[in-house]
Amino acid sequence: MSINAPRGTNDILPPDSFKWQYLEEKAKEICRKYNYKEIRTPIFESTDLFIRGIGESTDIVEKEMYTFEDKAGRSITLRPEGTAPVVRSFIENKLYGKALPFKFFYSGPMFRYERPQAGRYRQFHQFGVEVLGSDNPLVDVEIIKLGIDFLKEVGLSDFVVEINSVGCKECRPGYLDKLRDYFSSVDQELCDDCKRRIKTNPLRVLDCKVESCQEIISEAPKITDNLCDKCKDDFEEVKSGLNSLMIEYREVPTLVRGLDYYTNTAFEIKSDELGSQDAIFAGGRYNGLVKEIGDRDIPGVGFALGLERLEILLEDKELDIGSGIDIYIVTIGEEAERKGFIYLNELREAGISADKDYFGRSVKSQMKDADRKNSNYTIILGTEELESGQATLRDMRSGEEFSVVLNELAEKISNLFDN
RNA sequence: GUGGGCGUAGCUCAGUUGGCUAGAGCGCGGGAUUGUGGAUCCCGAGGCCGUGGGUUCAAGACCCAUCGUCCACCCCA
Repeated sequence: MSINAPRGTNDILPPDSFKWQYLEEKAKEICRKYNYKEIRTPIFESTDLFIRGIGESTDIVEKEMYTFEDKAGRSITLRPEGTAPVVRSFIENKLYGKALPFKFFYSGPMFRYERPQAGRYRQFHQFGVEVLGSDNPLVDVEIIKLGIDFLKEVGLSDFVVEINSVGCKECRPGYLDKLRDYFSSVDQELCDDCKRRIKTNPLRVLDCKVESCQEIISEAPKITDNLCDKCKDDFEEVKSGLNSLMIEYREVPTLVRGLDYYTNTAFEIKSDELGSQDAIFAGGRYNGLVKEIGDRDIPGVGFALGLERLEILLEDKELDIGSGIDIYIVTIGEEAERKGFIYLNELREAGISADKDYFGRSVKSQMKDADRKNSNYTIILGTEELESGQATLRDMRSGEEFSVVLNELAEKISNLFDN
């Protein structure tokens, strides 16, 4: 039996790898415009970082982490998300001493031990941004806009923006009590999962998908009616900021976040073409996290975008990814192959992407190969060409042919692509 | 962790109530055109029918297990 890639992991092969490069380049380009700088943190971290940062009772920590002991007996975890490591790095490198806010972006693999499903993998890739050091609601708006710009840049337009506020340390506990009281008074009518959630995480009841729960949920107290003055003002400012940038959004009072550290703004950008995992990117404010991991009260906000999910949405769209080559050298006979190999090298040194056959195939097959490799031009080298020093260059799109002097080949091809 | 669908050629899939040397299309290699891709035609290569066990005179098909995959739940990007 041969060995397969572990469950829930994927090889990214050509031509898909070109798509990935394209997406990563576009993300970097947008971040440069917004003045967000790249941060690269380790793929694995101390397990404690995630327990403290994400929350002990969350599903991620309870059952989804790839955790193991290293040879010295330390508990290590493959990062399941990007925010906690960025915050750890921010504190460890004492970046709070520099000019704030710090604006980061990252892109890389994350790991969660879950059953694979549409748009969900055990190793998956996120592009994310984090802003540390400002609690200005306009920053919330800025990152939402950054994410939307990215989606539009890569050709997506079919998505909706949903926002909510989940309050802060001051106003959320009171709201949770209200919510718990309300659900407890009607718990007979709720599904079994929701009965359990009343105790573990009453906010979660709000986005239960069971139909019989919907009516009860619609009558539940709304967080937005129970925010403290500061949170209320901030939420209003987020909305007016979105309006000022002409970003359409929907207020969704039942939108909550699974991770403990979120405060205030929560948002999700969804597509209805993704099946059950419909969020392309999601995030929010986490004003309590830095204090949780370090000891300083520094506000933060960020989002994470699932690159595999974006990939799914872009599957049918034609992207300008250009995986072809400039020229393919067809050779006939051993002497021509040796010479062709040298010309090939010259072309490459001149910055031209070029290739040839390495199977000694027939001319017809080599032409076919050039076609498959999506070559713009082919040139044929046989004994005649070597003797005369001239060969025929064929434009594979138009079928047009013209004669070139072999010694001027690289120069000639360069000129063709300058036009 | 729970539930359901599916595993046959590189890919997409046929294969009847169990019964001949397991098929097609696409792709791949060669040729028709002794040196020109895409169209057409001809020829060819390529299969432990996911794996292990069981039922049977006989299993690609039926049963059990297992692995993988897809989808859904939980939860999440």
